[in-house]
Amino acid sequence: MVRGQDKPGGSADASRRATSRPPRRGGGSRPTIGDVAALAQVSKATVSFVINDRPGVSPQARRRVLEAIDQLGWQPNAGARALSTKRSQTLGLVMRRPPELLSTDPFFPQFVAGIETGLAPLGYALVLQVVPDEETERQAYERLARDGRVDGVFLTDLRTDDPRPALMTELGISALIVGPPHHGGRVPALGVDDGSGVRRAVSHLRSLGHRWIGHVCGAAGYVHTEARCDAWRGALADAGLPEIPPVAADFTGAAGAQATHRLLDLDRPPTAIVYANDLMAIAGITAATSRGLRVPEDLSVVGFDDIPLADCIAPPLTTVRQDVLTWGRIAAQALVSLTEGGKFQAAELPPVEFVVRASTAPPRT
Amino acid sequence: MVRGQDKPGGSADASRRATSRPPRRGGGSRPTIGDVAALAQVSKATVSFVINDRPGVSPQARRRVLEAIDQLGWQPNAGARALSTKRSQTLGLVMRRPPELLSTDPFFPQFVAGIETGLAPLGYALVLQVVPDEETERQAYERLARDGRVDGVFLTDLRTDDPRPALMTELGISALIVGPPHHGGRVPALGVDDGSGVRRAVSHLRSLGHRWIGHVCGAAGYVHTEARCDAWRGALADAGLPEIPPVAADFTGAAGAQATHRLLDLDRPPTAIVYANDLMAIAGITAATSRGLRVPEDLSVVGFDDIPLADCIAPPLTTVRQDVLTWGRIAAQALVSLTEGGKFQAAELPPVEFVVRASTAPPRT
DNA sequence: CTTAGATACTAAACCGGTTTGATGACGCTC
DNA sequence: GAGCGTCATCAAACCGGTTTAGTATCTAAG
Repeated sequence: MVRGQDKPGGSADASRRATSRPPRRGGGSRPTIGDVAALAQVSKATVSFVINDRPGVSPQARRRVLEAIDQLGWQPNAGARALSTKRSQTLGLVMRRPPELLSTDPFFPQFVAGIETGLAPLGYALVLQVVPDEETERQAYERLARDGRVDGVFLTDLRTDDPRPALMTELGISALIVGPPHHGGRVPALGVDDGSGVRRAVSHLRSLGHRWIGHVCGAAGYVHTEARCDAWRGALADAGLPEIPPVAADFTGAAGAQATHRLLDLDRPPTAIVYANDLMAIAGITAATSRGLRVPEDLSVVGFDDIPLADCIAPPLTTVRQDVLTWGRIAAQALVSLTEGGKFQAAELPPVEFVVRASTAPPRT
Repeated sequence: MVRGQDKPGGSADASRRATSRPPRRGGGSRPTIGDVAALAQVSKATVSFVINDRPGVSPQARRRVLEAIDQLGWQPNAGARALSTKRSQTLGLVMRRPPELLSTDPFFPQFVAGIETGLAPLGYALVLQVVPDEETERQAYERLARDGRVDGVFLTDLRTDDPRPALMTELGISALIVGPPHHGGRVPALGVDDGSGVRRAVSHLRSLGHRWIGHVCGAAGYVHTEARCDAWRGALADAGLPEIPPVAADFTGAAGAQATHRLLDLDRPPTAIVYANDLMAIAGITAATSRGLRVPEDLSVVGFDDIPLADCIAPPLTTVRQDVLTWGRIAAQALVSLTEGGKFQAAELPPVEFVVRASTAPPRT
């Protein structure tokens, strides 16, 4: 069987490459399934059967094939395989976030790492896009979907009137919402129970004796902000506490400080404030301190996220910790099983953890 | 001239397509180049020529093709194209980082966002892997390279005895080091001048009157830590200042606090400390404050990174800001031009910016 | 001694693009 | 009008896998 590989062509491209062509192995070009088949003295089909664990291969042939694979260091070409199977074994994650806000967010890196730990054992890869605005975002999804680069995508930071769930069903691509479910409801969602973190915070403060608690929530228009605000109202109601209207902020330190001043300027300022993230909480502590208040003696502060810095400041921040890594891992597994035609089963996420440190204390009497 | 396109073979393929031909669109399956060709009444080759801007297509044919593409909403399949061209139009980024450390690092998200802004206009995608240890890391690179998923990779967090540059040349895959160059020198590197940030910090402190300055550097074994420590010594020497041996820490808050105590425990403690990142600097401020020192009156502190929180704490942190976003964008462009056979030209990165806030002041006399 | 059914294996088609060598039409010169 | 170069076009090969339909061999049943 002749296995000559020289392509006939002589274009500019070919000549550029041709310089390193002769050596063949060890050089640039990798072995193909044909090379393995030739070495093992079987057909390409048999090699394919072996690596895909299909029946109908004798033990001897299987052994020869495996030896040949090992000897050549062959690995199937992902693109060729994807072309045949119409499955790219790749998932997509598109983040729409102003780049400067990206680094404030402890969620993103952790979640990506979690996805990876879930994907790697399954042989899947993750392609990532970060886009600045809605228009680019739509294009990114359309491109990923239409050029067949991904089998499914994660949807994060869903907005209340988000067009993406509809777009995904229109493009016929499987998707998984990361966070509270979208009210449309056609796309499955996987998120921790936002309520429980808020409830834990409220009950902690209430048990310390607080009765008048403020809330700085996240940017309006996001599903998770709405969900958490609702949870907040519910928790207050359940605890029989009066409600101070939550102040919206956009997750940045500056906004957190401003919101804090707004709350402390009230005729009757709260004795404790719960923030939608740690960054705003820390900015809030600084803001309160600058007004001559002491934390936690004059004002108790609760954050959300448990960023590494929460433990490094004075006072150390009482906060709500989510196991984002596990969340990402489970989300990855869920989306894979979704794209592989399996059903989506709502897996159990680890519950949030309430970390009590020194930024909360009983209110002054 | 006959323009009928039916291929001669009455194969299963032709008949399968024939059945679903009339409605065709709307179902799950996307249009192919063949559909476009049929609709435009040209051959697949002509369509290919049109979308790749190759000469030899009449204006009429080009117009018909473009109309057909538009009408079908066709987009070339990335995998098929990659198979033919042997170029996946995809780059890889592997981060080896304990997941819990990932979220402390402002570099990662910003850099990824920067890469994206550079890659998107070129039609490239980014596949990401986060791995926990060295063994997994090697496997990740080998897999990416051998299954042809990526055309090139970024190497970050290079260690002094890092095996990756050698591995990359062995695998024959283009790579770009992000950060100071590796001493081996075969793989191109792109990084900001670490020295200049350190020098700016030293000269700022010196002009305030400090003469006895400590340094908390990053984890040992990393090329960028070494580079920065060298720069540190050089800057002190240039300024004619005596050197306190730098204390190594691992970029976490706990390590930063511990290193701070070590420096302050010296017989003659420094009047100012420069940290390798903001997280350690902030932990350092807290540590110093807990010892009864006031910042900046008793101790000046300089950070590195300018994380969003640097501005939200008391006192606001004087620090060194790098334009990581632009760095990522330029790195992306450089790696693309590298993989496309072009030369690597060391592009100019934006210089670091020294941000003076309130954590530095003249020393007590 | 057929005949039927497994089993091991392969040639060839196929996935959806790119690239090449060939062909036919056209305009130009001599 | 023969000869020649350009230009637009296309059929077919190719990239590296998967999958199907079919063949050869062997065994067990009728």
